[in-house]
Amino acid sequence: MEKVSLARGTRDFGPAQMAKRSFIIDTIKKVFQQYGFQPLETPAMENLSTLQGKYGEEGDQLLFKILNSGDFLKNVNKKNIEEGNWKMVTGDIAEKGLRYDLTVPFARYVVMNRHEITFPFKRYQIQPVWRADRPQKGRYREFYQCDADVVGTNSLMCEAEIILMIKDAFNKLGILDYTIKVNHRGVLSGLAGLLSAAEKETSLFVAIDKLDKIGEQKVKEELIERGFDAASLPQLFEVLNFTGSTQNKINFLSSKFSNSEIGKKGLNDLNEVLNLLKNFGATDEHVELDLTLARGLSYYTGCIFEVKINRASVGSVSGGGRYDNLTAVFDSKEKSSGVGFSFGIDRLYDAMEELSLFPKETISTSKILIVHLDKESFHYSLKAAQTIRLNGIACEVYPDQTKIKKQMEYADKKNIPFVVVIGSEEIKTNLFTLKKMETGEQSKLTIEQIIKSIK
RNA sequence: GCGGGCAUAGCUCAGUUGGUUAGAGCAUCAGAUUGUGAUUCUGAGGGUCGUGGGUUCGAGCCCCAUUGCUCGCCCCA
Repeated sequence: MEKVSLARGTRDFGPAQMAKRSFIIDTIKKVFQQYGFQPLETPAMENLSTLQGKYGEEGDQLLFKILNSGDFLKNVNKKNIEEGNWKMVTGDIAEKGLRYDLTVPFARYVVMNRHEITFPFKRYQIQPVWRADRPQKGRYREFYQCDADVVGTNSLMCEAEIILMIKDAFNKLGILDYTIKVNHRGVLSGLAGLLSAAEKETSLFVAIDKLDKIGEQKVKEELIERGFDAASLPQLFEVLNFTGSTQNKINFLSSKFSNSEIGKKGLNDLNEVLNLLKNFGATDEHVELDLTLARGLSYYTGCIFEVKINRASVGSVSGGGRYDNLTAVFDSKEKSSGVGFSFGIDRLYDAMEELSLFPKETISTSKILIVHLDKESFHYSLKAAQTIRLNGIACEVYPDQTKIKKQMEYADKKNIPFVVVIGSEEIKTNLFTLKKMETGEQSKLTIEQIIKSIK
């Protein structure tokens, strides 16, 4: 036999896994629809020009590129090949790539269809994305994202609704122990202001993001290494180490940000989101202001979200935020504000599996298998099957004429709960043997009675 | 891009300082049971020990290389 295998970082989803994945996807989809989001699908592949330059240099490296069809060498600059300048060659031999996330294709769609779209536009999108990353635990090269975004409004109600949708979805999925971490780009800038490090914001954010992972001492070392003034660090950590409720944190920060307009704006936004949450009749349970939350794509300009399932080892299962100028990368005149977030369902799956949160009855099979004993009863069983199906009960007939044992085994392995036995005796009397597989009990019933008892 | 670990039956894994014919459990198939699954009993099939080289009288085991998988780092869902 030829050795067959999967491409690295990809997975098959068998029936048992699909049942669980569908449970997650259907649940999330229902929540999105409940809040007025409409579905969108975009192609798996986009022009490379659409994708490149949107995710930073690192992101460009992680793009899967699609080799041009036909003679892909005809446009290659030979000098680039001779000099081993592979990055330049890439552009000559590939003009398409697999999508890296769902947000950029969405922005492309909005720009292309702005005249048809009714704003504010709320769309959800559940599709696979691809990254040429090195796979490891909870990290795949092909994985699904479930995005919901609103474009064309600055209302902070959207931020509040994102929190509500996360709560709704997790509640329905049975995930109870989780934390929705929120932060604000303005607050981060305010922090940078404390260090007078406005021009080194990014390296500050990257460093403090690691705080819970590598600890205060290591972060300090990294900051000093990156050229921050050691004398100003105590001020920063006084703020980062402040503990208290989200409201307390906001109040404390206000006193620190008296000189930072952008910092104050961030705090006001967060305050407003919390207020709106109250107006929705919801609490800020599970919501936590995390000043070290800084990761994610650099295009966020307002609130930032990230969701962690506590006691699960998969990292964040959802993330998002507001971006003021996403569509501007495709058209500088187009500056619609957008806000959105995404569930990583592969990680949700892993976390739910780890915590045994899947309901037992997620696998769907036929309710009835019709077992037949000879040619005549096989033919008879086809009509019976249709009658049962037309009454809304999933039913199948074993396709081959074979030993009853074999047919029963099939029902057992497929977890089909009922078996109907049809033989010459049954056809004569019009009473069929209904066997409940779980208990093994049997009774003789008409087809109508069988339908009634199972429905 | 950098570092660690692993690779033996379809799956999960044993395999003694290197020593005859490489094992177990599960799964598969057949029979016990020709109108009854899961449970029980009996039997059978299934292996180029990832690949290539080296050391040795002798390699699943030691050495080198290579490929694949896996776990971390960077980054990310």
